Amino acid sequence: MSNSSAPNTASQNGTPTPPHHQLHHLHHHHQQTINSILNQVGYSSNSLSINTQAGGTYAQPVSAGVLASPAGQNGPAPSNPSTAERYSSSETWTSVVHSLMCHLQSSDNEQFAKRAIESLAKKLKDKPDEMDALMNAVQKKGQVQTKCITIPRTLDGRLQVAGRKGFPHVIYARLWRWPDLHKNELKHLPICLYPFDLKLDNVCVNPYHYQRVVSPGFDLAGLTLSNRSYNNSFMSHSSASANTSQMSPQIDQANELNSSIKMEPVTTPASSHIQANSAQSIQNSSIMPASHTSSSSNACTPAPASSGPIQQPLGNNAPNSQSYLSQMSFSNLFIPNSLGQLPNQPSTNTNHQYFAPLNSTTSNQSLISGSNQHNSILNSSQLLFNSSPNETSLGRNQNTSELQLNILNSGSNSSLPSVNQVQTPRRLTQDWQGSYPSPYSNASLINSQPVEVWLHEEFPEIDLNTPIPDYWCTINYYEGDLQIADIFKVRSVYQSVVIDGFFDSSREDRFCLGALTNVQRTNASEKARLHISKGVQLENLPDGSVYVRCLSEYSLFFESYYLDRESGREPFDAVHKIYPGSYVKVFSLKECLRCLKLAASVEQQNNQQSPNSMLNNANSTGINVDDLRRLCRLRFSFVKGWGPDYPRKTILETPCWCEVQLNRPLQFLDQLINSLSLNNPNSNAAIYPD
Amino acid sequence: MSNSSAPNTASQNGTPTPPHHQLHHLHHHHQQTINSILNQVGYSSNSLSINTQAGGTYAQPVSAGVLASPAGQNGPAPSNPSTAERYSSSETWTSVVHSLMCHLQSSDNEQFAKRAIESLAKKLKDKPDEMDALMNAVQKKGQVQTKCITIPRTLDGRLQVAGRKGFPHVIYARLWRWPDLHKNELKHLPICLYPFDLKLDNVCVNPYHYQRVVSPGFDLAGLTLSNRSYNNSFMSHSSASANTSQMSPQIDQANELNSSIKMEPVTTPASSHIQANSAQSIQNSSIMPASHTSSSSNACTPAPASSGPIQQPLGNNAPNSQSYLSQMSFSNLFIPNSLGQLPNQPSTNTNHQYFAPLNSTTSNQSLISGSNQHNSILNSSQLLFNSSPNETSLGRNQNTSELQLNILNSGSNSSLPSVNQVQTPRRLTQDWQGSYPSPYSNASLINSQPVEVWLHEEFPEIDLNTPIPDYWCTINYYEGDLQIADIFKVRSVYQSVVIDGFFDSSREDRFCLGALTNVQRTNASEKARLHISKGVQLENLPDGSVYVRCLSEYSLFFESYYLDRESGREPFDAVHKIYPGSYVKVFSLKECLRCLKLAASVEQQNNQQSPNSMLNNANSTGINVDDLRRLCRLRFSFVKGWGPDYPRKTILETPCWCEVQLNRPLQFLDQLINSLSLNNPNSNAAIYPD
DNA sequence: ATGCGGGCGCGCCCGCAT
DNA sequence: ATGCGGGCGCGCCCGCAT
Ligand SMILES: [Zn+2]
Ligand SMILES: [Zn+2]
Repeated sequence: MSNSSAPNTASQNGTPTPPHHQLHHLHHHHQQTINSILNQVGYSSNSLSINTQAGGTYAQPVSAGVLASPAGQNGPAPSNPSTAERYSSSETWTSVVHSLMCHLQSSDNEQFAKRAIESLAKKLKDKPDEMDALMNAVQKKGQVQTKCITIPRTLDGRLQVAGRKGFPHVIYARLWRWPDLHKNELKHLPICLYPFDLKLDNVCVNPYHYQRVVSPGFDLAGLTLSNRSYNNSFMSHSSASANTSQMSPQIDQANELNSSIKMEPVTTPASSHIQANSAQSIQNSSIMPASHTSSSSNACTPAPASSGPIQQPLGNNAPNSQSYLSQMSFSNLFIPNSLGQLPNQPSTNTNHQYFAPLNSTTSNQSLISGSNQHNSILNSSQLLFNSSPNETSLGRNQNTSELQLNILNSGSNSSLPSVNQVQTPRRLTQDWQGSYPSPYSNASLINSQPVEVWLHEEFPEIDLNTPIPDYWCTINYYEGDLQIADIFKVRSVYQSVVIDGFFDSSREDRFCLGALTNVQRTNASEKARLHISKGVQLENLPDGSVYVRCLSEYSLFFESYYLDRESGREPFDAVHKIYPGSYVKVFSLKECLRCLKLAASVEQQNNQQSPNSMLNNANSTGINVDDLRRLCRLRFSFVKGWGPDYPRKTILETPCWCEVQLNRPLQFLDQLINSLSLNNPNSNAAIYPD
Repeated sequence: MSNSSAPNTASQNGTPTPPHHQLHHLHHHHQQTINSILNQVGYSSNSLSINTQAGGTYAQPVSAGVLASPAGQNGPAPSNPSTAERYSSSETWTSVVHSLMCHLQSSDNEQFAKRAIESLAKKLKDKPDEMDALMNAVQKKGQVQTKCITIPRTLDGRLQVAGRKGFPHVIYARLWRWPDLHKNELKHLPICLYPFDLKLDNVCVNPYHYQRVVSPGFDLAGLTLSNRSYNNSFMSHSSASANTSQMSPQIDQANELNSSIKMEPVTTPASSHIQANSAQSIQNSSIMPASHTSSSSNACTPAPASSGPIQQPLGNNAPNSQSYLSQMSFSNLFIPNSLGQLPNQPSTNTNHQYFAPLNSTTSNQSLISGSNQHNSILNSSQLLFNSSPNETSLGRNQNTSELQLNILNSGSNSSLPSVNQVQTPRRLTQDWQGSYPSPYSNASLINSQPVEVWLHEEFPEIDLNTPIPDYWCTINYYEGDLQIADIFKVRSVYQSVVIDGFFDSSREDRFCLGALTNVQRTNASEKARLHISKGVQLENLPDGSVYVRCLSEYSLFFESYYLDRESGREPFDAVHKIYPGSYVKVFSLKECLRCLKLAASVEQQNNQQSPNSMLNNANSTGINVDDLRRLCRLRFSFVKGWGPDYPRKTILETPCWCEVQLNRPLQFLDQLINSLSLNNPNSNAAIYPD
């Protein structure tokens, strides 16, 4: 093997390439093919980050230096022939293949992956610009826009690699983005000039020119409904046999490069091997619009306690960082303009009611406390409140939430209506079809810091030693206003949970509603439940965000504060219709924590300023907490919508729906309130009787 | 399997098709493919002999009725839809495939064969004339001339069947003619318009448009010289591993249809499944020229003792049946015109000499006697005589044989010079290149009867219970006039023997001359021996005929009475040059026996008519027998020729040559002479002293 | 009808031997 | 150089499901 002794001349900018992690599997049996390819290709490029270390499992090389350093900024080290120009063309080509191998999202089927990459690299050998684009797209995980990477289209569109056939864009998207991708889950983005579906002579296989949508009929759990179209030989065996884990993205840990499956959902924040310092560099680089950096524009961002480039004086940013939460949670507690800087806030206090249909115990000492959270979660799940929409007022100014607040939309997805367009007439139901946020939105970069980093920096009051809750969420199922069955808790070891209409009660990561009985079940519920089918998948990402995948053939209707904000809607103003196959982020832990923290600080400030405020003389304890809890939950209805656009005006009228309590933000809320209570003994006793 | 219940509607002429022999292996796993093909093809033909009985090992259906009956002569049976027209096209196509399967020469690799046949049949489905030709060629084993059967040529000429590649004409010739055929052993015949070697757009795959020549470098014994080009995956395993037997044709026995390997050399007489009665039919059919039936034209055919259609009064046929032998063997014993009817017989008694260079013991009690033949063969092999050519006379009238006789050539191959052309000037050396007799000559039909049949009918004096000799031949090797080493005997279990220039002394079916030493070896012998190389193969067919295959890169020079007669030459007049790769029949047991018998009968007649004839007062006993023995032997020289066209005038001057005694005719000669001796005690005592 | 998965051969390509 | 054997992908084709 001639390349096993090749020097480690990977990174062109002189940054030494760290050695690979331990080599696992040696693949010799296709060496002849590779050598023969070496004799054929003549590709060369000087703008690629390559790694010539051959053989073994393709561990992910640290590419931070590449990301941080603009191309050509640093010359090659004089004594080390590290530039691509110095390679013979075959060596360059081999290095390209190896580098592309290093970014595989699954360690399964490496031989197939290698063949696929070799096939592609061979086709691109005379198109160095597209080879550059491929290297850039793969190495930077789509964080920079790249041009189309095209190969000739075959007559039936299928590419054959290692004896197996598949659509080329799907094959390569599997390699570098979604190992569990299925055949009909890709939709091309507008920037793509040669999308597969257009059936042009050339097909773009740039994985970042496609977005993932879940095809209808996909049996996520792989249990009850098998569909032959998903017995896909391209998927690795472990992926195909472990659907539960395969759908769960997992951030690569630098020390766990060889762990079983590394996946990346479409909107997963950049994984940790993009180091914190490189993320800092990204913030200052030209490819990052300054308005999208976390330091400048995130909603609910008070002055962070920690210093650093993202730190910003509260005073200077007060108008823009005016917290949604600060207006919302306490609008019924504080007098208007209590914060003074709220611009043009309509003080439309609508009638509202709190709803606790079930054994409505009022408070708990602790919402979440270590591993003893079971009861507190159980109890907190019953501390429900619901906005009662005015069923006769359908206009945009007659929103049904009790909270009429302005929204800071500087952090909203720019492709979505901003607060400046709030006057534009629109349907009250917000549609979500496809995958959001788009990989080309900058949302994926905002949270590019590891969760520990921003948690520590932004929320120093959170004890990082606090264990993650044993259960990351708690699910209640309702038909109308009636809770059906007990709550369903999902352990944190399960990164996703499926709620569907089937009958399997044996799994802890699957809540099958089909088996639940209700002697009072209405015909509407009966009918709607038939359409739950594959239901919904909720993914709990390591950064605390939650993604929803609609697996049913019918849409889901969501209540989500995060989506409200993302779509420029006022809090709890909109009903979010998530179409079949769509994959949508519905919760952001960071955003939630910011709001919680801001609300707490505002309350604390108010308490200090006016001890006789409503917080103290409120006739009900825990109400404020319930408001905050609302930020920590998700609600969704299967099949049937509600709100102004539908006959049903509240989710309580829908035939089958769920409420999902998210325990991680509740844990933080617990800590936060406890800290507040300690600081404000006046209210502490009332809220949390000892 | 839909066709397993299809009616047995094979033979179109109404002759009921006998049931297949026991079914061995059922092949279900490609039924889908077949069915799908059935949906595609639309071939139909009304001139094919087909058999719809499907499944199982493809036993050979009896096709006598087809052969005997001209197409269209008999209408279809009214109640039985037996004509091809009545088949649906797919049924017809399936039947064609099945029929072609029934003529496979090897039971190995039936799955491959089926795929190959299906591939071919598919390509011919729109060319019914070529499909007819294929069916005719295969069913009649090339005994009728057929047109080219073409398929499109691929770019590199190779056809792929069942994942394996090969030249198409080789593939199909293997199926139906030579299972052991190698890649470069085929030469096309002049009648072929699309031979493979011409690289036309279409390639003829008619197996009978090619003749087999042995490629140089072929290691027949598969022992000392391995050549990678013969690790041919197309060859069946048993064929590839048993070269000794693979080169040996074997006539199918009606009761042994499923015996291991059934092969057919290019000139093997039709096998026994063409039954005797069908052979009778053939004699009367239009496709059989009457002049070639055994009853009318065979040389050395006296009035057979048995009655039947081939029986013919001796008197009527005397001029034509005038035996070569009768003129030859006894020309020096009897006075000319002793038989009276010899027309225009030149009584040119040339000077002749008997040559017995080695321990020339004169006579034996028995030439061959059961299993105690060893000594008799040994002794008989030393009863050599040789014609001493007049070394100064080279003209055609100055032939070197002591026997100047006319030849009855009515049985000669019509494509060869007949006795009527004997006046035409010609070289004395007769060239043989390719395979003879040609499959298109009618020679192969002459001996279409099983050996037992014609032996019993023509030679009732032969005790059929006499065991076949343990050794079918005995080989002496000479350099010049010097015998080298002991005789080499070949057991009858070996159907062929190779005589080559190598050094393997471990085998009983391989006579390696390279290891033999001769202290008096001449330079000429030294040089010539270097060119023996792969030497010669002698095949002993079940009908007693002997074929020669020149494996050396240099020609062989043969003395063969059979070839003399076949080429229209006078007995022992010609030297037959057999070129490298050629495959030539050099001995016919039936012809030999006829001559022997005629000579004996003539002698017996002479003895009765003139007891004082030369037979009795001959000064040498056993000479007559040696003359007869000459008919039972072969002589050939490696590399160097002799005769008028060469410096060496007799084979005794050639540097390395062999004499092969054929024990089966010698056995008959023994019986014959014994019977003569019993009938003629006058001569008996003299020839065979008790 | 249409799509999908898959079987398989020819074309292309490669390594090897000579 | 040339031939040979063989690997493998696209085109073709097929069965099956819907
Ligand atoms: Zn593109
Ligand atoms: Zn031909």
